[in-house]
Amino acid sequence: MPESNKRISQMFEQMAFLCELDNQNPFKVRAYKKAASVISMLSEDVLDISEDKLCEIRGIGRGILKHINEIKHTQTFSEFEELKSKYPLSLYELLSIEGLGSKRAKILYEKLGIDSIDSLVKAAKKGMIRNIDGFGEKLEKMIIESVEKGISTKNRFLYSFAKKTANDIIKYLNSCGHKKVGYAGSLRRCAETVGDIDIIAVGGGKVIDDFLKFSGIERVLSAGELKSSVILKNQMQCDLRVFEESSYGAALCYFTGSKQHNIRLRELANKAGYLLNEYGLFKKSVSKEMVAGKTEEEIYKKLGMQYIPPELREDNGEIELALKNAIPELVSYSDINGDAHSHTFFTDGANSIEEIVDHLSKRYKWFFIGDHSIPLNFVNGLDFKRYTETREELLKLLKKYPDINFDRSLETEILKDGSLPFKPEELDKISLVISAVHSNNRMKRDDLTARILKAISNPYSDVIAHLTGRLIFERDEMDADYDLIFELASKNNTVFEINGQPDRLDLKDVNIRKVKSLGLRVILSSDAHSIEQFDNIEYALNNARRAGLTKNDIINSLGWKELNEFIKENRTRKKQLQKG
DNA sequence: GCCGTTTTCGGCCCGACTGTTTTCAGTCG
Repeated sequence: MPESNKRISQMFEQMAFLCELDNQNPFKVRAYKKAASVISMLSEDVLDISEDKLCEIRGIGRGILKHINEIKHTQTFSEFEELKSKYPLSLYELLSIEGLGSKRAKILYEKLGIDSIDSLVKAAKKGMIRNIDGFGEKLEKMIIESVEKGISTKNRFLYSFAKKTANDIIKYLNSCGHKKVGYAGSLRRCAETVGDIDIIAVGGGKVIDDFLKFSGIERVLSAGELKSSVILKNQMQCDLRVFEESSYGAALCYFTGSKQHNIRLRELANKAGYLLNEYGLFKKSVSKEMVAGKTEEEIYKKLGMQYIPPELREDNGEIELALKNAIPELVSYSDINGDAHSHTFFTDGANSIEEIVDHLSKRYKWFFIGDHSIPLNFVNGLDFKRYTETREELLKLLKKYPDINFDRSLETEILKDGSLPFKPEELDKISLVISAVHSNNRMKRDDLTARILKAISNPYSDVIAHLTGRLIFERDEMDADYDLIFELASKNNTVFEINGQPDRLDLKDVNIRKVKSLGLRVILSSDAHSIEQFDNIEYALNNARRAGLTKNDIINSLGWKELNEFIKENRTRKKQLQKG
């Protein structure tokens, strides 16, 4: 995400909070939150988008536009500054504590002058919170505990981690005899990070009873007849809701969200004379007759729209598409004929070429097995000689697998000056060149941009891998001019990778949308460093689906012959482009 | 604040659980 989008999105998020403190119209609060959300989903820098284009974005109107224009010139906007002088912005951090919202934050500020988590904990430890009207001992205790244990409502976890956790819980509930159990929430939408796990189950109170006996629970936040929330030992929050079978689809839909998507659905329901909630779709007439609820499909159908896959439910244009029956057939696992990016024990992988071939031959129609290149000495990167030798070793196995096609790829380091560490005549003999930056990624923006542009122009850069270099929770995207990079990529017909390493997921969804809008194709990669990690391709697929890609947008769907022709043609085209 | 095939004004999604209550506000999703 462009740096300014991140900043402005947060500004509107905080503005929403300050408006809440100031008892302003709740719908104004909602509008600011919506604006924050849409800006965070833009791939282009919001400050570079024309006014006309901005106004076309749902959720941005005259007011927000005015603010953005002001931010352009002054880095902030006057109404924000006015409210900041009225309430300390640091109160915002109190929201990260379970049980504290804007109302209680305001009371704490007005009664005790609390304006930060620090001063909050001090007051709680002195027993000053319990005496305020509406507060009590329990809340006071919870505040101290949350802070000391580092539990935050804003904590997020990698998708892969959340999915494993959810599957453990579902497996446990299944073993208790509850068969209809599934996860919803951002996990089902395949978001790259997940805040908490939402489990939906069919059955009565017995499900809740069994759930509370799950060995992975650290502490119970709430436990009613229909709903329970717990903190797990791995610090994730998990919410369980139980429903009748007839409501399962409505519940799944409701708890899958996103919140913005739900709001739109319920608005549409209202206009059509229905009421939509987690129990079903009901006629608003006196009869309150239920018209859908058992499956999600029937709810979307009754609302006059196409079924929307969970990955697209972000109120990011998918509702308009579904109403026009124009949701594309998203790429699926069965469209993936092969994987091209992995590592063997010749560099930093765990397995031998034979082991990998044995595994992948059962899985795909074709594949490339890769490794790192020089000058990455710390992983024993391959020079041209070792590449050639190991390639020959690999190709010898071809006769053992007559029905499978495979070859050797190389993840080639993009050097500081943007060149690749091999001569053109050597690159010409490398079957698939995957160019990537691994070192010196803190260069000055202009230098880094020039470096990547040069790599893209190289006729032998068949794929650009993990373009932005981000590591979720650890490292932001490298600072480069991505608009410029995508522009040149468009001319070069560049193939970008969607890297499936759980903490990379690079490109991310907004960038993939951008790449698709330019008519470019991508490749999904596991970037596996061991046999187990070939499953990472699922995470790359998630991002592709979230960006609305179809089978034709990925080169993994090509046949072996088509793929190799595509690579060859692309090299030839780029060589001509360079000459011209 | 946003939005519009009933509207440029007057709408704007819905329900469960908790804590501190004695009928409900606040929070959460």
